[in-house]
Amino acid sequence: MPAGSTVSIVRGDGKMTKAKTARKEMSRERILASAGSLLREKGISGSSVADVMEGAGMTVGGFYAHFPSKRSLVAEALREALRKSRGLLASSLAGKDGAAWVKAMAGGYLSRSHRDNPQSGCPLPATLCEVAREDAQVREALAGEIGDMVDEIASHLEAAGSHDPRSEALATLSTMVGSLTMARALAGTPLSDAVLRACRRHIERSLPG
Amino acid sequence: MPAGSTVSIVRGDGKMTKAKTARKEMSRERILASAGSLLREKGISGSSVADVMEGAGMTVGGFYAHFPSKRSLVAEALREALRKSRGLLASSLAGKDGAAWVKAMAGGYLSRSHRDNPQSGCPLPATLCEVAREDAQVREALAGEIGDMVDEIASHLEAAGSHDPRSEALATLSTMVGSLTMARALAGTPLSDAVLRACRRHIERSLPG
DNA sequence: TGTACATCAGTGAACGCGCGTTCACTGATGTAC
DNA sequence: TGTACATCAGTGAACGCGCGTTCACTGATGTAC
Repeated sequence: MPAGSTVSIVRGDGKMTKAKTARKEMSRERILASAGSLLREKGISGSSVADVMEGAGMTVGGFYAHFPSKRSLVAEALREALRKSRGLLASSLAGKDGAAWVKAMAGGYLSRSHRDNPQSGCPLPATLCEVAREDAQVREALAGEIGDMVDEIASHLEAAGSHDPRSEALATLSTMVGSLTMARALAGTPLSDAVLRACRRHIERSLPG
Repeated sequence: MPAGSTVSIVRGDGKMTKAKTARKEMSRERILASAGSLLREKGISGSSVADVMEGAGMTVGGFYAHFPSKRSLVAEALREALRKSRGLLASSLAGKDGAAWVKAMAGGYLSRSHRDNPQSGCPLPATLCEVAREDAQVREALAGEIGDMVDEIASHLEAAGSHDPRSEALATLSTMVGSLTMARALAGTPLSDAVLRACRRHIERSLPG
């Protein structure tokens, strides 16, 4: 093909240089991080696109250069938040295994500091009941991550000697999510601490042996 | 007290006749019932005052003759919905006691039909994560009702021989609420049925004896 | 019993506001030659 | 190397819309006499 014009046409399709791409990618990451915090703190309907962008140090208009809609941001931000929060969990439990791993995990998850700092914790308690009413894009993003989380808990329950590790992992996750959600809704009343303590104890007692 | 004048003065303060009061009270009940269904189906932010009023067969403007704000409607509707849903539960479990009561309750709560019909079920899974961000009026309305629910479960766990009935009651409720919330968020995936089944089993296994 | 008047639950249009999204524009960063 | 031009991430104002709330009004239901 002939040189000059063709090259510029091809570039007109390929578009950006590496440097520009990298800078845009960084903005995208800042938007996702801002959305991750805001979603965990205020939920889906409580997090406006304008607030997310402000949290990322930008203004509203720029948003649609990165995401086609709020919906798709929510799907991606939740997926990333879940993945990162699972990574944090894993590193804080490094060295532990089996029953000790499960016990330490429940202890961290069902703690006052997790209850009182939703913006940096697990995204499930803050968003799950809204997710039930979202479309497939958002729901599927969560389903995959939840599956992975269940697998991880199940592997440790199996190491601990559970007869039905996958089923018990689902119950453990349900108990933790339900407990933290209730503890937050009841914050300020004596029941809030009580529900955290009760579920910590319950999970420990349910461990094999 | 003297008849005529005094009565009318008293009435001028009391304002309405019994018939009018009764009719207004019926409208109020219809608004509360409509709000109860809508809140359980679409959550707090998903339920507009106009939709609630339409569900009650009226138009928006009339709302403020019954409630000073959406907030106070939400508080009262949630309280009533919780009370009624607990009443329904009690009547469906009539005759049962102790472990059988708990087992039957978990079976009904963690059923597909409860998952698929939020509008007539327990208000907690649909609203709890939003309630955490509401003001004291709404949160206190729920705290009281949750306390009563825990007491009821605890009394049956005690009859079943539990060593720590109140703590186990809190864990049971957390597990049920968490499970149903997850099952709804995961509706359409195989994990949805799995989480209900897993928690039913878990609660049965956790019963004393 | 009949008539003039009072009450007030409910109507429906309007209010200001924040939302998700669009768009003309800017200016920093790059390419072509 | 220097200059003219192209790209496009990000700006900021505007869009239509639905929200919670207000308000002038209506008409059914009651009371006074």
